Amino acid sequence: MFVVLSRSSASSFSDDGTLLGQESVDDPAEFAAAHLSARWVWDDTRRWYPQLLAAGVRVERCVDLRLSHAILRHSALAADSDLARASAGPWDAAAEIRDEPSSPSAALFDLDEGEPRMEPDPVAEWMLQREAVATSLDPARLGLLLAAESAGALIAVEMKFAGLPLRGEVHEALLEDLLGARPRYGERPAKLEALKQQLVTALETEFNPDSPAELLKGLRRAGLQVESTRSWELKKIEHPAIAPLLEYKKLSRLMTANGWSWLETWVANGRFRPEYIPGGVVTGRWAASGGGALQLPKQIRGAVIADEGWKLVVADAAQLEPRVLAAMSGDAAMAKAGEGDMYEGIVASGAVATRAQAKVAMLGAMYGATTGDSGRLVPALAKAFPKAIALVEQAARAGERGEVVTTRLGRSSPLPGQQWQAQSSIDAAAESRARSQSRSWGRFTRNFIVQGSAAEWALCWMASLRGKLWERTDSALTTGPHLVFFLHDEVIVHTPEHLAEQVAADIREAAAQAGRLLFGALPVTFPVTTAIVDNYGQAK
DNA sequence: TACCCCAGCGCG
DNA sequence: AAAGCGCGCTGGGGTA
Repeated sequence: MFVVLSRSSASSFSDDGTLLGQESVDDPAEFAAAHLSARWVWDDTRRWYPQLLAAGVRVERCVDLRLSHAILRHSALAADSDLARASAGPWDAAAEIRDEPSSPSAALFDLDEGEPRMEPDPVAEWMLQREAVATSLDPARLGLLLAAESAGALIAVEMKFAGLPLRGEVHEALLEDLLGARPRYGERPAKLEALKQQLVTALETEFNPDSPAELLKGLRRAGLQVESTRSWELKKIEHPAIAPLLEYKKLSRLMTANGWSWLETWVANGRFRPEYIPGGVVTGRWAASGGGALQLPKQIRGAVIADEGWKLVVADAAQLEPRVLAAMSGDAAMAKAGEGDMYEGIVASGAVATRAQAKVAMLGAMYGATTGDSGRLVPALAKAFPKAIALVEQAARAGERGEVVTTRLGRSSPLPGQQWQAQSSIDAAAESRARSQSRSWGRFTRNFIVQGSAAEWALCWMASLRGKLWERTDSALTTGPHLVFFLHDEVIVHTPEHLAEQVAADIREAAAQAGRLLFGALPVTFPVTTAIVDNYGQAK
């Protein structure tokens, strides 16, 4: 049974979409607790689920209309649906509505004030979405994508609710060890100050190393030919100032991004609770906001520590994107290379000589490298794995022509922006600019199909895992094993110690299931490394 | 003061 | 054995 929740009422529908009844709802959590087996349909999981979790109510499945709408609006598989052909309305992002000032529905909303004047109708929207999926070119794939996306929305709220266990005193000890004692406001900790003095001495000129402009001038005054102050450029230079400078940059970065003020701002009561944003990236990857959750540096992962009597199960999908490419393209040779470590398999195929070469060559193929070692190795890869490389090449050419490309389950790329549109001018500089922009968009679409399909695999992996963990928990979310972190191809489960081995098995089994969901019986494997540890720093 | 952009770097 | 893809965040430095 589906239950569509709106502002103050709930409408029940049978699985085939027949209206069963409607009733008013005063307390959503209480109502949800009385209908635990329902599949919830709501405008936005972030709006409803936090209060349910706070009241101790977990939801097994939902339809997130906002996220589903965003996918269906752009999917090439549903391009002929009423939903896709309608002008922008309340279910579209505000920016899209602004782009169409003539749209009649836009007039209903006072965009500058933020809140819509009229509540969008979730029942009508849900019906439109069901119709769009049913009449699409591939209802099974698109349906799976929407289910996975919605499961992701539940997981994102649950992860924020549970929080990532992080011990503040351990984090502070790590900082003190690397930087020195916490400085007063506006001052540098001892180790940073000492490095700065070394720099000033070596370059024989006083400057503020935190200012890229001043640093550049300082380096040039000392006679160093540099175009920027990027670390990778500095590494090529031999000069006594370079080593302390690189060290300074590394430590300075740690302090500003994940130092004492980060700890105070984002960690409370032993938990780091960032906001996860499913579908926040065009490709379908998650984004996050608040504390840079998806950039947690390796330096401080040792402060992510399981509770007493609990363990962290850290799992990583090995070479996920190349494997997804092999499966999408049906490249049997590449699938075979992935039977074990995929990069070793590529070496064994004879395409390249070393594992390191295999890795940069694969990255180059998926990102569109044209120069350097990476670019030079791609042709060898194309010879060994013609179907896989042809797929990304096709995606690149389509993007260069301004066309849309689509992931395995049906998420389509946006159209290139206005700056991309072919310029009317015939002067050579404009021609060259247009060509460069079209190539750039081609690199984006090339990567889109791989990164986006890998994101779909990861969503299916997590959704499947969530179901397995659910079965191991008899009551509240955080009394049993639960997801606490997700990083594109990596998850962390916080679990009571006695269940850790079983959780690791769940994770591996969920990975196999995700592969079958996306690619059926194809002989492409998705191995996952699992580590049962006390702290995140011990993994890998 | 409030904002915006850039350079740079963390993660995958 | 890269400088090709996707993000978020910070401090510096500029403008209004």
